[in-house]
Amino acid sequence: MILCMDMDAFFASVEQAANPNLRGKPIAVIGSRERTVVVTCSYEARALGVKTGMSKYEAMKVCPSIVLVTTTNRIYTHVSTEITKFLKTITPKVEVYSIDEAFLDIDEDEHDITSIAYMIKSHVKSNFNITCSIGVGPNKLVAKMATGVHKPDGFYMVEPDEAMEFMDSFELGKIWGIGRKLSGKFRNMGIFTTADVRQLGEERLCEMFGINGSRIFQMAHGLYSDSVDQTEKPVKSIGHSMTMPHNLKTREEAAGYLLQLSEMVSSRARRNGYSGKTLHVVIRDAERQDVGKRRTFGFFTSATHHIYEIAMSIFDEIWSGEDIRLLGVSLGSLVPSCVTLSNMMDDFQGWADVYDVIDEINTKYGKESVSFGTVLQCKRRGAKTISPAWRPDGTRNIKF
DNA sequence: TCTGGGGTCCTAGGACCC
DNA sequence: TCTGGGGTCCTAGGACCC
Repeated sequence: MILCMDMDAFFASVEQAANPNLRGKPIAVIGSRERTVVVTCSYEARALGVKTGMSKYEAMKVCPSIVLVTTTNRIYTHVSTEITKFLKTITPKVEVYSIDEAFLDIDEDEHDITSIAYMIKSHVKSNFNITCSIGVGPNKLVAKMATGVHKPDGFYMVEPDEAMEFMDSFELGKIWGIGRKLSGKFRNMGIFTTADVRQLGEERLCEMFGINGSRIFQMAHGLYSDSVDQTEKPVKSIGHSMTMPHNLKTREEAAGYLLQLSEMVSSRARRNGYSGKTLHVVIRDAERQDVGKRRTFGFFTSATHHIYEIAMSIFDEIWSGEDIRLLGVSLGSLVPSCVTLSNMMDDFQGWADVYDVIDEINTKYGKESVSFGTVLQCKRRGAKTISPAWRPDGTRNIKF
């Protein structure tokens, strides 16, 4: 059987555990920038209409008593890693799915799964003073759906022969893997539940959704073939993006932010020992339309000035002159690199040493202790408000 | 001054090669 | 007087997740 553990309102609960003044109150955890959204909110806030994804202002409007708290990633990461460590003492078959979710493959011949679930819940509660919900089922899909049934602080188990009927109890859009677009398509066809999906038949589903059709057909029977994957998968890309406090109008402003983003991306790559060969730049305009372009170059790098130069050249190709709401830079086609800049094409071959020293200073004295003048001179407060790390740990391998 | 940020995976078409 | 077939790599964009 598969056990899925999902922390309840994780970031908000951690904040409330750390600060007694926040307990029992409607709180929302938000980013530190001006244009930010609710990342998570306490159950008290949910009861008053606050939802994940709302803008800060919307949250204040629906709930004037809301207490806004900015993210403190280090504590979330710490709690998450400690919980993961504990789960691995139960079985090595643990898949860390996100910072606040994990799957465990439990052999029922050896363990009573219900007592394991309650043991996990009580460990989390007594060590961190937060709650989690646990779902159990014959596969990851059913276990995952079961976690939500009695949230928060819930437990729910689905026996294999109940799995199909259990799936029928959800709106399609609530099912893991069926998002807004897919459920919208189904709705337009008058299909609302997995029972309707089964009626439609596999052939028809495949005509509509290709290979995805078979998957959905399986899911509608409560079946799911992906097993718990405990391997640490290599990272595929490292990226950062930033919604600007005010829309940008000039190339010079954009250049400053692109340098900052390039530095964030490349220093993170260096810190984790990766170099990349493709760069993706995204521009979001005032109407929230995205334009992006990637480029593959003939060498691997994690040098800030390379990333920046390529980012600028891509930017110049795609920027139409519209106001800029967001800029993003992402490095892909990563390979592990011990010798960071081995393939550099500069005249000056000493850059590797320069970045080593910069990274060392910034590790010792804090991010952006040493940076480019362009980044530091602008009063757009660089490092302190750098993006909250959504997945700082686990299979994603990236450490903050 | 509504609507963040970090990812993965998939598809479809074009270029290029043998 | 006709333009196959298999493969890889690259790119843009979309869907989905937490």
